[in-house]
Amino acid sequence: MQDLSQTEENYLKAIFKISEGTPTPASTNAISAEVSTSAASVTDMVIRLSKKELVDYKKRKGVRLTSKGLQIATHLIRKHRLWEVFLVEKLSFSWDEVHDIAEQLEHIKSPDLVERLDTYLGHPRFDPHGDPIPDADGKFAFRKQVLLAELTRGEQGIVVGVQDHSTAFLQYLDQLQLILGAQIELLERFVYDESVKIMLNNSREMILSKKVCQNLFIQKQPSLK
Amino acid sequence: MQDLSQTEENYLKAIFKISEGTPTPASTNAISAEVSTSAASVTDMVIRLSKKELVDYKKRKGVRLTSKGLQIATHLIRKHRLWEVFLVEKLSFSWDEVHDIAEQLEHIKSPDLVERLDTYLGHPRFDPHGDPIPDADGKFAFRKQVLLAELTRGEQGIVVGVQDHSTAFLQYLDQLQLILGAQIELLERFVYDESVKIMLNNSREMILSKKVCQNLFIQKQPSLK
DNA sequence: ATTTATTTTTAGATTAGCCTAAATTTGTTA
DNA sequence: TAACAAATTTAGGCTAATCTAAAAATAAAT
Ligand SMILES: [Mn+2]
Ligand SMILES: [Mn+2]
Ligand SMILES: [Mn+2]
Ligand SMILES: [Mn+2]
Repeated sequence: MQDLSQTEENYLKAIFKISEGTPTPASTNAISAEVSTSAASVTDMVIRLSKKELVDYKKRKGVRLTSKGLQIATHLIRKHRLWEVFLVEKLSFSWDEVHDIAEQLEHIKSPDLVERLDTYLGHPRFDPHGDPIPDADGKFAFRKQVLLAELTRGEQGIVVGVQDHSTAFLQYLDQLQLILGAQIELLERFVYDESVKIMLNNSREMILSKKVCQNLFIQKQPSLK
Repeated sequence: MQDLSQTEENYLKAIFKISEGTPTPASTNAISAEVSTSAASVTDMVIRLSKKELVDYKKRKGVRLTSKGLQIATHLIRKHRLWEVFLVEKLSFSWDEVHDIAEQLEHIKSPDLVERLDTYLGHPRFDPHGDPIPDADGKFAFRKQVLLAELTRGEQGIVVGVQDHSTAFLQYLDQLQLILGAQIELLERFVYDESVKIMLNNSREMILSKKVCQNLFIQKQPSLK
C-alpha cells in the first residue's frame, strides 16, 4: 500500500496502454519499447510489480494488470489528462506542448489535488487531444467516433480527436486549422493515393493525405441537406 | 548543466534557508537537520554538489552556495511559492494545506511553465504565508515588517506574514481570524507573561500569547487618531 | 527435423541516495 | 593542559533502477 515510485507508475501506465483493447498480455519487449529501457530491466521491474500484486506475471507469458494495478494506471491517466486540460485552458499552452509537462505532473501525490483540479476545470470529459478523462471511479467516457479514413463521400462530421499524438502532427493540424471542433464534409476520395478533398467549416476546400485521414477522429453528423 | 535530481534541489534549498541572512556558511549538522538525513549523507551530497560547482565546500568549514547554486535555489523558491498561490487562490486550499504539495510541484521541469503560471496568477509578490516571491531574475520583494512582539502600545498594523509555518499555528490563526490582511491595534502589553490585548479589525478585542506575538509579522500603519 | 532468428531471462555491474558504526577533528571545561 | 563532548568525516553496506553480455526458451524458416 506504500507509495509507488515514478518509475513504477510509468510501467503501470505503459502496460495499460499496451493492453488497452486487446485481451492478450503485454510482452516484455513491448513494455521495453514503451518505457525505453532494456528488456532485462523490464523483467526486473515486472517481478517487483508482481510482488506488490499490481500485475500478474508468469515467466515468458507476458504481463497483465491486476485490478489494483488497473486502478492505479487509470488514476494516473486521469491526472495526466486533467493537467493537460489545465495547461491548455488556463495557461494557454498549445496542444503539442503539454504532454511532457503532464508526464511529470501526473506523479504529484495528493489525495485532494486531483479532485479540486477537476472541479476547478469544470469536470472536463475529454483532454486537449480528444482523449477521454476517466472519472474518479475510473470510468472512461465513450464517444462514437470514426477515422476520417472511414468516412464516405458526402458524409459530415466534427474533428474530435487524434490517433497520432506527435508534435509534428499536432502542429501540422494547427496550420491546417484542423483543430478539435472543426466541421468537415467529405467531398471526394481519390483512389489514386487515397487522399481526400474536404470542406472545412463550410468555408474552405482542402486536400488531405491518406496519413492524415488515418490519424484524425471524426464524430459523424447527420447530413443536413 | 544537466538536470538536478529532486534530492539535489532539496539540498540547495536547505542550504539557502540556513544561510539566509547570515554570512556564515551552513554546517553539516544544520543541513542534516533541515533535510532529515544523517550527517554522513550530507557530507556525501555536499561533495557531489561542490563537484557540480553549486556550492563551495571545504572540509569542516561548512558550505556556501555559489552564484549558480543560489540562482537555482531562488528559482525553486519562486516555483514553490507561486504554486502555493495557485493552490490557495485557484483551487481553494487553505494556507495550512499547501506546503507539502508545493514541495512536489516545485520540482517540475519546464522552462515555460513557471512564467505562464506567474502571468496567470497576476504576478503575485507574496505567497499565502506572506513570504516574498522572487521575480524571474531572483530578486525578492522587500517589505518593512516587524513582529507583533515589537509593537508598542497604541501602534496599529496589518498582519502580513508568519514566522512559524506549522499547520498547528496556521490553523490556530484561522480560528482567531488572524488571517493575512487583518487589522490590529495593540491595546496593552502585560508584563507578567508578555501577552497582549489587541483590537482586531476595529471590532473585537482579544488576548494573544507571547508565542503568537513572536510569530506574527505586522506592517505598521500610522495611527490615525 | 534441424537450423536460424527472435524473445525473454539470468548474471554481473554501476550509480544515486541513503544508512550505521567508527575514526578523526575541533571545541569546551575542569 | 588534559580530558571530555560535540561536530564532522571516513568506511563499509544497502536498495532501487538501470545497463551489457550471455544463456535459455520459443518461434520461424529451411
Ligand atoms: Mn499526453
Ligand atoms: Mn492527451
Ligand atoms: Mn511552503
Ligand atoms: Mn509559503
